[in-house]
Amino acid sequence: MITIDEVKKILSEKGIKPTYPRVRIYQILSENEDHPTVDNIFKEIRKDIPTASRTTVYNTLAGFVEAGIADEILITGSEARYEIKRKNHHHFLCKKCGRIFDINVRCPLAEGKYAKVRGHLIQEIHGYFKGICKDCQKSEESE
Amino acid sequence: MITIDEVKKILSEKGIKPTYPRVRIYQILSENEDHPTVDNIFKEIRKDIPTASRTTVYNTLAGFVEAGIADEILITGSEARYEIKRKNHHHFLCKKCGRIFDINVRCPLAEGKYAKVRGHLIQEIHGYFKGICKDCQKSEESE
DNA sequence: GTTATTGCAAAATATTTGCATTATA
DNA sequence: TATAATGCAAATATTTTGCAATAAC
Repeated sequence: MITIDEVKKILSEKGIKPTYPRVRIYQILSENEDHPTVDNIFKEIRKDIPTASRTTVYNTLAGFVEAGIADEILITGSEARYEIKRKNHHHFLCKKCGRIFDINVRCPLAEGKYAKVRGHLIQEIHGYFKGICKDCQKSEESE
Repeated sequence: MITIDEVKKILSEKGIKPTYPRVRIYQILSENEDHPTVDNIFKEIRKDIPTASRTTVYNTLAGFVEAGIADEILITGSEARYEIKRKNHHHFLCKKCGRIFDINVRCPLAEGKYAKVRGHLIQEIHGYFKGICKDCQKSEESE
């Protein structure tokens, strides 16, 4: 796990005061490859900080996104998911199990090769797939 | 505007009973290039059918998406937007004015060239950009 | 000690659901 | 007339907001 001091350094460099809840939320995001929801993070942080509130999770994540430390993933239409910012990848949502996988796809959209399109200034690029994941295909065979 | 009879034919072919609210919602989607929200559609249909309900708009749109007639666009994180299904394009959301533009981008993601990635079966492909649109860049210059 | 952050409760927003009414074939 | 669609109200889920209590430097 990334140490508290390492996280404090990262947050400070981005102008975010490294309070304990913020450090823990950063660690939780780092540990989880599964793009946790606010509720996932809230339940996890409650184990360490029993008084922590959803408001703090929302505030902290908004700050991380604002500072370019994290990305918000909007795929399901219901709840947002979060990840530590990472370039050159897309996401895959399994319609059956609901898991989200990172996908490294070699395409100009993923690689951020656009500065402007039709005069519009591009600041963010997002791509995602929906379908049935490898595991769920296997379990479908035996149904 | 696309005629009622033309819409009735399209809906019937997809196994959707062409009631008047459904036909009107299809027409509204066809007329609007601006990816209307449920509320946009609701307010528009109320002009013709003063008793129409949001529930019917939600039900109808879900049916259209299910039947492959329409696509749901999840970009803003707040409300879903809808459009008549159309291939090979992405979307651009202006962070300033909130408008969504269609973008024809030549990239494998837009062209649906993936059947499987890393064993995951791809059924839907979505891509979008966020930034400042052409018009809002102009107005920023004069601020 | 001052300022920013946190946590709680309440509010706001979008969407879904149950069920009675109505329209459709 | 039988069946499916509609419309209303209430419920649910997610996120936001106001403000008092708390923690950080």
